[in-house]
Amino acid sequence: MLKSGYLPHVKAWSSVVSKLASLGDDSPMEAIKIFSAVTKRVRRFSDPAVVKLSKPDTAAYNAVLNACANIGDKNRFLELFDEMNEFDCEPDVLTYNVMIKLCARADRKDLLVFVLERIVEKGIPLCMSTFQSLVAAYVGFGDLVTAEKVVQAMREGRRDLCKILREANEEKPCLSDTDVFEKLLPNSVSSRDNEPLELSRVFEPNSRMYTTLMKGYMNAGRVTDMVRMLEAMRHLGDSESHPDHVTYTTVITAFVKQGSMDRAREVLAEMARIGVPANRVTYNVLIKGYCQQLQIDKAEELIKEMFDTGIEPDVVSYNTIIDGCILVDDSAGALSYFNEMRARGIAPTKVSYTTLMKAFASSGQTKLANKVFDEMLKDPRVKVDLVAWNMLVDVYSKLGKVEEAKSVIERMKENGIYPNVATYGSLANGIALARKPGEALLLWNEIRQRCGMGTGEESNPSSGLPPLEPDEGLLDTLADICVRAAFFKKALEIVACMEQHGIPPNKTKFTRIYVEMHSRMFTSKHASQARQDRRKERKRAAEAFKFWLGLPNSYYGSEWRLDSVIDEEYGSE
DNA sequence: TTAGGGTTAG
Repeated sequence: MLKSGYLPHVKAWSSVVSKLASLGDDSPMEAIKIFSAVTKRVRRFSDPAVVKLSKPDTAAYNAVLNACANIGDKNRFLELFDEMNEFDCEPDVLTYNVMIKLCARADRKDLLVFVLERIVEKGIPLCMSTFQSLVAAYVGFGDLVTAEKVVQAMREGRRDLCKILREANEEKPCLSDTDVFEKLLPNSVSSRDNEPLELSRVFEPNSRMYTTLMKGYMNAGRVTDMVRMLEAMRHLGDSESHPDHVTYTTVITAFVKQGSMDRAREVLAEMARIGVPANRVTYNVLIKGYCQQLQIDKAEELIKEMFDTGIEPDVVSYNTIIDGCILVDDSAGALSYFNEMRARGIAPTKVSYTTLMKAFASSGQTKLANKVFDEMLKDPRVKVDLVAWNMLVDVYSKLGKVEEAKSVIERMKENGIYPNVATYGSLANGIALARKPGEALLLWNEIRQRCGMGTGEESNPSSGLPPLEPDEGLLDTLADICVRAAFFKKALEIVACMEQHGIPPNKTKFTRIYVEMHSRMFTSKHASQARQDRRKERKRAAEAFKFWLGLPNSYYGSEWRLDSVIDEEYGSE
């Protein structure tokens, strides 16, 4: 990659790092790798002139720290943050802005104020982005009250924002010695009894910040507050705070989410009237809205309107309308938009391929779906990801083709991609459809191990698969299959797993299945002794399951506890 | 180089 005796200028390589930092997939990981590779080379370099031009600067560190924040890797963040000294890089305000994002990703709302205080304490000049980052973080936490407090304080020109934010922390923050944040924000918590620092200067909120707050209202379903805010912004004195195309697009998004397409269109008209032009994103939001309403003709009209207005539809516009065609069972339409897109020279993304696969999956055309998948594999611009593999699993599962689905899962594992809860969910549905309860047992064994259940150990090193957080759909499907097949021992394991993960099992449904299918089980008096013995264990499991359901059972009135029987019956496996 | 808006997943 890099010739020996040569090192790229820091501006050159750090711009690559910064681009990769915020792209999707594993690109932040790539960014970190490139950063580490270059700094490693710089350390080995002797020519001071070259080193001076190539060594990382604060901007380069900010780029790689941003990558760490984006993937929530706080340990790596700390490591790189500490390393800044080595190259005489001082953290600047952007470094701390990225740290705000790290706190947000690491679910440490309590520490946001200390990042702000650290900036003030170190005498680093604040910038608007710090406040923008803070408001975005509080909005991300769903804490609109605090987000509003920040904006309000800024409007009032207050300098005691740190005090306000400290008071907004419901609980006392705590940092242990082992916490990386204790090292990133030294003495922050111990000094919290001191007077909070005052800001050196104040900033006015701008439309960007108001729009962030609006997004919070949207996420909370508070559309009325959004409209009120839009109205207020229009009447604000400074032009910096007036609603812009992003503000309007956010309002349109909220209406679209509500299904209020008429109101969304009114906003579009309003934008034209006041001379804030809609852009491609605005149109894409509206197209999505019509597709959700199954009004594909309206969505198509908007595509035409885009061309007329000189806004070329992009890959997102096409992906959206392709998905819309699927919603109305028009896989031919989906394909023709896919082809039109390519004819216009717009490169399909993995979303395009995956969506097209979905079209063929929903029309039962496995061969075509497979062909699309192969094309995606061949396309060098696209990296096949977990979602794409899951779609292929789903293609077969939807038709109950369990063997094929399983072999896709094997292939994905060979390609280094681990099945997730969606993969297993598809397969479980396929198993249910194919009525192959034996397969459900095999699947449950794999899932159980990844949930840290069964063996009593936290994880199992033998499978080599990472831990899995199961969800309701998956476990319910598996439990359903097991109850129908009278695999009560396994059914009890699964419902125990559900309870362990805070998922309430649907007892009513399982009771109904039990009563309809198995209430007459074990009632035959004519079986041989040998056969009755063989049944004994299954019968015990059935009794335990009935006990769990609350149906009359042989344990009633005894000192029996569910846990102890599960241990007794299944603990020794 | 951070921070506002859109698309894919059982």
